[in-house]
Amino acid sequence: MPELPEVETTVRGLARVLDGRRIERVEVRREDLRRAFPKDLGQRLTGARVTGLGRRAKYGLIHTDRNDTMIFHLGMSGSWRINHSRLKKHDHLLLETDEGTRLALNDPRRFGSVDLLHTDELAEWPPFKALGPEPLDLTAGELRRRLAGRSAAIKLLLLDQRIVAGLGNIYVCEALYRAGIHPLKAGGSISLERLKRLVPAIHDVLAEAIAAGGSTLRDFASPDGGLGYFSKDFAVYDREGQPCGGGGTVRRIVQGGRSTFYCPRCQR
DNA sequence: AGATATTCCTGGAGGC
DNA sequence: TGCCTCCAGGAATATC
Repeated sequence: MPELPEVETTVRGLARVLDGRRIERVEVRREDLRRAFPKDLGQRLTGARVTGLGRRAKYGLIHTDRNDTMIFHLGMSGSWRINHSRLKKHDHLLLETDEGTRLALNDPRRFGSVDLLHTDELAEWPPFKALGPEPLDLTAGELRRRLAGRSAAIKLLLLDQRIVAGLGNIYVCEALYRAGIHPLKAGGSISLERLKRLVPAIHDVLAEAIAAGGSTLRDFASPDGGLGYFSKDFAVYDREGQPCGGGGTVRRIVQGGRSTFYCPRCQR
């Protein structure tokens, strides 16, 4: 499941072959994912030169010299492949550069999205306007301000992209475990002292995952493996019933319809 | 307003 | 082996 580190790794992998290149060919093989593709996507991208790539929260950004930015979201099953040997089911969008590099955007569950905006209007795009700060830029004071008065569970609030933008289920579970904070604790009731543990924990789990993803990029040679997917050892995520490493046993509960993994002994 | 539930979609896992 | 049900997830939308 692509979260911020996976998107960051994907963007870095794409940048190697896309940055500075001209897009020679665009093939839309399906008209929509979560929502319809822009009707003029192919026309606006074909012949454009990529001037840079970026990331905002879990969105990947591909900027072109036509004041356009293609924004992709990988949803929960999206991935890009570079120089695939053959097409796969659910390859929805294909790009080819002036160097002959072929890219395929694959997304079986179609929770992803592709949008095209004028680059100078990105900040006004409603999905971006609603986003909170990047977790790697977050400070404890800022987080405290955003949690103030909120009675909802910290786990749910950290998943809310308006509070912090880019955290998903896995890294929220991992960060709360590292900070020793119980996922059911009301967000507004957490002391600044403890937020000063939580914010670096968020930073660290993301930075470590990005580093792990980056290390898989180094030997990125298999054309049929999706960019941005790498194995990472988690302390609690998907480890129900197993030891947490701190002397406790990982438990699973459901919050807001999704699984939370935590250690009742280490997290209070 | 904040909190909660529902919706989208497919592949994989598990039960029988 | 096959058929069934259930579950995973992010974000938009609806409802209380």
